[in-house]
Order: sequence, then C-alpha cells, then structure tokens
Amino acid sequence: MDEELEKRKTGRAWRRRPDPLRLAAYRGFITAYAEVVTRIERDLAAAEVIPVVWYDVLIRLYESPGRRLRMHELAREVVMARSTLTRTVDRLEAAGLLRREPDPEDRRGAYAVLTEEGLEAMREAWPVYGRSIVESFALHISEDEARTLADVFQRIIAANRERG
Amino acid sequence: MDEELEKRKTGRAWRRRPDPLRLAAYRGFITAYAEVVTRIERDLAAAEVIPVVWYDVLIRLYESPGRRLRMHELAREVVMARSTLTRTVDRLEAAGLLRREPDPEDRRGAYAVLTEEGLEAMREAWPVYGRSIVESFALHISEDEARTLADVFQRIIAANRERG
DNA sequence: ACTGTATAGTTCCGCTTGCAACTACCTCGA
DNA sequence: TCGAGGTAGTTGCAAGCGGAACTATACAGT
Repeated sequence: MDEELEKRKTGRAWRRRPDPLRLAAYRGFITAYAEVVTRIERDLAAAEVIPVVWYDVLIRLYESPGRRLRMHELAREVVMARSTLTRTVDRLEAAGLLRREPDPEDRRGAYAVLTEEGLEAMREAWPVYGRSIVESFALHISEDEARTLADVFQRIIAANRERG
Repeated sequence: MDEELEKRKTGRAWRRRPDPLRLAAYRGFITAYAEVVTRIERDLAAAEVIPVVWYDVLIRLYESPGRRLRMHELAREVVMARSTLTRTVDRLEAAGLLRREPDPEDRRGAYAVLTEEGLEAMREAWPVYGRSIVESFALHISEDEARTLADVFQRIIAANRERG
C-alpha cells in the first residue's frame, strides 16, 4: 500500500469535510450553546440582574490592569463587532456601570473603565449567574472532561484569532 | 473531622458556584462559540450560500421521517423561540426551500416540509460550510477529544431539555 | 355536552445585531 | 513636512431576536 499517497488522500478529505465524529461534536457544540445560553439568560432576566453580555464586558475590564481596556481590545475579547460594542458600552455607561476615558497617548481612542457601581452590579449578578452556570453546564461534566474542554476551547480560540 | 457535614458543605457550594476549572471550561465555551460562529457565518456570506440558521432548520427536516416536522418540534430542535421560528420559516418558504402543510390530525398545527430546492440549497452550501467547520473547529481537536465533546454536549442538551 | 385549561402557531413590539460608510487621528516613507 | 494608507470609534440602516398577547383548536373532568 502506498502509504504516502494514502496519507495525502486522507489528509485532503479531512481538510475539506469534517469526519462524522467531529461533525457530531460540532453539532452538539452549537445546540448545547443555545440551550445553555437561553436558559442562563432567562434566569438572569427573572432575577432582574444584568444580562450575560454586560457581565462579560464588565469582567474583562475587572481582570485588566487598571480595570480598563481600550475599546478595540474589549471588542476583540468579547468577540463583538465594533459597532455592537460601541452601543453596548453606551448602554453600560448610561447605567453607570462603566465610564469612557480618553486615551492621552492616542487621541483617536478611548478606554472603557469599570466603575464601583459596575463592580457592584457584578456582585449582585454572580449568585444567580454562577448558579445558572452550574445547573445548565458545570453539573454535567466531570473534572477530566472540564480539563479537556478548557484545553480544546483555548486552542480553538487561539487558532481562530490567528487567522482572523 | 465531621465528614458528613463537610460533604454537605462541599456539596452545597458546588451547586451554587462553579469551581474554577469548570468555570474556565464555561468561559472557553462561550468565547469559542462566538469565534467559530462569526467566522463560519462570514464564510457562508462571502460564498453567497444560505446562513447557518437556515442550514440548521433544513437539516433537521432532512433527517426526519417524511422530511417534515411540526413547527413546535422544529423550534425545540433548533432551540429557537416559537416566534423566531415562525418568521424564519416564512423566509425559507418565500425562498422556496420548504413549504408549510396543514396537519390533518391536528387542525391547530402545520408541518414544515423540505422541498427539492431546499435540498439543493443544502448541497450548495455544504462544501463551504463543511470546510469552514473543519478550519475553525474540527482541525483543532483530536479524535478522543471529539468523542468527549460529543458525549458531554449530549448530556448537557438532555439535562437542559428535561428541566426546561 | 360543557366548561376550564393547555397547546400550536402567528403577530406585535421594543431591543440588539452586524455591515458599510464616515470622521478623526496616527504612522511611515519620500 | 506632507501625503498615502491604516486604525479607532461612531453612526445610519436593514434585519433578526425573544417575550407577551392573541386566535384557534384540542383535551380532560364533570
């Protein structure tokens, strides 16, 4: 058997069409995401705390030095179109959960900066959000699986950002 | 040490807050999804084929007996609000990719039925879609990991549908 | 058979989204 | 130093979304 040829043939098909196993993984990925997120979103709305997107924006600021991030960096981290981020930040600013600050080093740009009220809003949301994450997601995976998932997702994120 | 107490305490915390490992998995899940889907969506738009949501609806019909599904079943499978499905089906019907048929056994209800043109639209989209799935997702996971993911996602989906 | 309750699907409404176009500013090379 | 090309952020626009309210039909208990 011509191993080299076989390898190339397999290699090619493999890059054009997902094999059934990985396709099943992909389809589960899409559906599981929808189930998890709609449930979490409903839980948050029912408890009258901030929605997932807001929390996501705020926590990135929280984790950044000076609790601030340039708009374009923030957009990249939360994976939003820049226009969408502009408007989301508008809403967050109107709610007092962050403020915009001009960047003295680049007059085109602005920072989004977490406020004390923003931090407080995160604290309020977390009990609900955390519990909802557990019930819809964390409860159903073992420790080993969690490690695998975290690992795989990191790789996928990195790969898609490189060739983006 | 009172093991019973300790156990209950741990057990409780566990159900209220995700542990760091599973939280990391969750956060990767959210971000990876956004990266993967925005990339696939862009690829499909660039190639001028049907979007992911349309493909998703059509393939569920394709896989169902008689290539048809009641509206509410379809909404459940693709994880959409019923109102959203109504309008998505409107668009698909207008494009000729499916048709509505009244259910003779239940005069409230209607079937969505895949048409030949719908099948053709799937065939056109698949080369682009498949390749995009490979590049943004499948390429980055091993066979073992794919098995784990498929398995985990199935469990998550099932659990969220039970208590939904 | 009748009435109350549940389900199927659609419509209405307000909100969010992404793309494309635009302005303002930066950067690099001649 | 000036002009070309790139980047940051905002805005206009058309389209998509989910929840609530509505109509029509089914079903269960009496």
